Amino acid sequence: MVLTQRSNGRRPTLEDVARRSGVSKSTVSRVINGEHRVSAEVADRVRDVIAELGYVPNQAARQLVTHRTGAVAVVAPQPENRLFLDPFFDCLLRGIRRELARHGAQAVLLFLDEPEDYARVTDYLAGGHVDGALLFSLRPGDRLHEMIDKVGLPAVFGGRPLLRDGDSVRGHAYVDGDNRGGARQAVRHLVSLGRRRIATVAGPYDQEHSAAERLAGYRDVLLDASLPDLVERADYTLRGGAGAMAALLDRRPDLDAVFVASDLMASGALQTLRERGLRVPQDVAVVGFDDLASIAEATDPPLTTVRQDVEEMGRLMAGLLMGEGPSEASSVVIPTSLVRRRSA
Amino acid sequence: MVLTQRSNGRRPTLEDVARRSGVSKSTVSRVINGEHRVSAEVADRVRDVIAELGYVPNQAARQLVTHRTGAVAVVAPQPENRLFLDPFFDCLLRGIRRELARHGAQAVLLFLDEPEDYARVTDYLAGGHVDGALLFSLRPGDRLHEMIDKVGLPAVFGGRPLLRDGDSVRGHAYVDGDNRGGARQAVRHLVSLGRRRIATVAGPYDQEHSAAERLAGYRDVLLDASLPDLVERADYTLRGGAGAMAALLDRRPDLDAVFVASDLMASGALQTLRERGLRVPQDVAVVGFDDLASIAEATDPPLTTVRQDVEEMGRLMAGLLMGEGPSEASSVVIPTSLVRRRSA
DNA sequence: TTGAAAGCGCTAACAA
DNA sequence: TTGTTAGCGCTTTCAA
Repeated sequence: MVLTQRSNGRRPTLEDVARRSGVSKSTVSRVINGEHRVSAEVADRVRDVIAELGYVPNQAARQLVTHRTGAVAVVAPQPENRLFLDPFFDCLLRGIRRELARHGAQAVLLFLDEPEDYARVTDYLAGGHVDGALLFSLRPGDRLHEMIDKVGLPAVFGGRPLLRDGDSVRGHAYVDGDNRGGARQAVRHLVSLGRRRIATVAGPYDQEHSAAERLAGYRDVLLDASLPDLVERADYTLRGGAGAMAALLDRRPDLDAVFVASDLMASGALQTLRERGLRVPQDVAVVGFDDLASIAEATDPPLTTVRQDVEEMGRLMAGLLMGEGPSEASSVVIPTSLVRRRSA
Repeated sequence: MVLTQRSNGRRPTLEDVARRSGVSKSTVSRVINGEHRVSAEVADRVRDVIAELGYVPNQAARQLVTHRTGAVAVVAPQPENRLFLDPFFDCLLRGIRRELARHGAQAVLLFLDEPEDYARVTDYLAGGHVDGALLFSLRPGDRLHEMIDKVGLPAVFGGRPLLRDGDSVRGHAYVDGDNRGGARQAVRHLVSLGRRRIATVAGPYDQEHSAAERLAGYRDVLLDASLPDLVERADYTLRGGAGAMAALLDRRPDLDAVFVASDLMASGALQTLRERGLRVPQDVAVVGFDDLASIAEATDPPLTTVRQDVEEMGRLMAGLLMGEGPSEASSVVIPTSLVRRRSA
C-alpha cells in the first residue's frame, strides 16, 4: 500500500542533528527557530548538518508543545454546482491566500459537499490541525457555527452569518460588503435615469443575509420614490438569472429597468433580454452586483454594477483572524461603489 | 489577537476523561479507537464522560505516535487564471474527495500560485501534516517532484508527469487518460466522415504530456491515411482556441475539419467559425476532447468530443494513494470513447 | 551562550 | 478485560 511506504527508512530527528553537530537538542532547536543567542559558528555548523541530513522538523511534535500549526482552514460549502465556477469565490480566496501568506500561514481548503463531509470536517477542525478557520455562507440552522464555538477554534466568517434565532453575530467576527447600501446605490441610479418600472432579480433572500439586504436596499429606494416593486427570486446562478428575467417580463412586459442581485445572474438576465429582442439599456436598463471583472466586462453590453472589493474582503478576513483587527470579535463592513458601464 | 483565544481554558485530555471515568488512559484510548476488548459498561461510561467533557482527541499527540494524520493534500497549481474556472478540475476534485471520504480521509487543497507559495507548501507537505499528496500538471523542471521524493511522501500524479530528462515516470504512480488513443478515435471519425483537410488545435505540447500525446494521435491517423497535417498550438484556454482557429483558417481557408485538443478551446474555435460565417458541421466538422458536460452540451452546435471519465480519474488517483491499486508504484491509463453530438 | 530535564497528549507493547 | 510503562520529537524553563 502506497501510503505506508517511506522512501528511506526513518526520517532524521532533532536529536540526530544534535548528535551529528556535537551540540544539544536545545541548541539545534534555537537555531531552527531563529533565536539570536546562539554563536555564529555553532549556528552555521548546525545548519550545515540540517542540510546534509535533509532534516525537516516534525510538525506534530512541535504542535504538541506550541499549540500552533501554521495552517488555517478555509471551509467552502457546496462546491458542487457553484463554488468552483464562481469567480466571486476565486477572488475572495486569492485575497485570503495572500494575506495568510504574509503571515507565513498556509491556507488549506476543505470542502463541505455531501452531508457526510460534515462530520469529517468537524473532526478535522476540532483535531487541532489548524490554528483557525475562515467560513462562508452560513445559513440558518447550519451546525458548523455551533461546532466552531464548541471547539473554541478562532474563526472569521465571510458574509454576515444569518442564524435561526435572528441573532446573527453571537461573538463571531465577520467581514461583509455593504449589501443594503450597494443596492440602494444601484436602484437610485436607475431612478435618476428616469426609469419608473424597476424590477429586481433577488437572491435567495430567505437563505442568505446578503440577498435579504440587497432586496431591502431595493425596496428602500422604491418606497422613497413611491414606485411599485416587482420581485423575482433566483438562486445566484446564470440560469436562475435568465429564468427570473423571463418571469419578470412575463409579469410586466413594459418594465424599463432591472436591478439584478449578482453579476452572474445579470449575465443570464441579459441573455433573456436579448432573446426577447429588448435593447439594453434603451429598452431595459440593467444593474448588477459584485463587479466581477470576468463577467461584468465580458457581457454585451458591459455591465453597470455595484463594486465590492472582494479580494480585499478576503484579505480582511484573514487579517482579522491573524489578529490585525482592531479587537477580538470585531467585524468589518466594507463600502460599495457603483461602476458605470453600458448597461445602465 | 483572535488566533490565541480559546473559548474556555484548557481543553480536556485523555487523562481527564480517564480520571473522571475511573479507568486508565489505555482503556479510554481503546474506547476511542473502537477496540472491542472493552466491556460494554466501561465503554458506555467512558463515552458518557467524553460527551460530558466535550473531549476531542488531540491530533498532534496522536500523529506523533501513529505517524498518520488522516489527511491527504491535493496540490493545485496556478489557480490564478485557470483552475477555479476549469470544470475539468472540478470533476477531478470531486472524484478525489469522494474516494478519500470512503477511506475516511480528509482532502485538503493547497494552492501553488505565486512563487513564494512554493516554499510554504513544501514545508507543509514535508512537515507531516498529511499522509500523502495528489499532484497535477507537473511540467519539465517542476521542483515539486524532487521535493516529494526527498520528503518521502507518498504521492500520485494526475496526468503523466513530463520530466526534463524524458524519464517521465521515475517510480511515481500516475493516472492519466489515453490521450493518444482518444485523439486517434477523434481523427479517425473525421476521416470516416470523408474529411480530407483536417487541422488540429493542439495544446502546449512542449509543456504537457497530454498535449503531446493528443498531437501524436492526430498525426498517427493522418499519416495512415496519407493526409497532410495542419497544426496550430494554443494554451488550453477558450481565447487561445479561438485565436488558433483563426490562424488555421488564415493558413488554409478551405479546411473541412478540425480536431481541437480540449473542449474549452473547441468552444473558442466554434466562436471563430461562426464569426467567419462557416457552418458546423457542414463546412467544418469539429471534434473536441474531454467531454465536459458544462461545455460540450452547451455549445452551438453541441460538441462531438472524446470522453474521459474525469471523476473516475480522480477516484483512481485517491484509490491508488490509499493503497487500493494493484501494487505500490503502479499507474493507470483509462480508456476514452467518442461521444457523438452535432459538431461532427 | 549552552545543556539537562521535564513534559505536551497520545498509543502500544507488555504485564497482570 | 484492564493497567503500567515507555516513548513519539519537539520546546522550554531552569541551571550552569
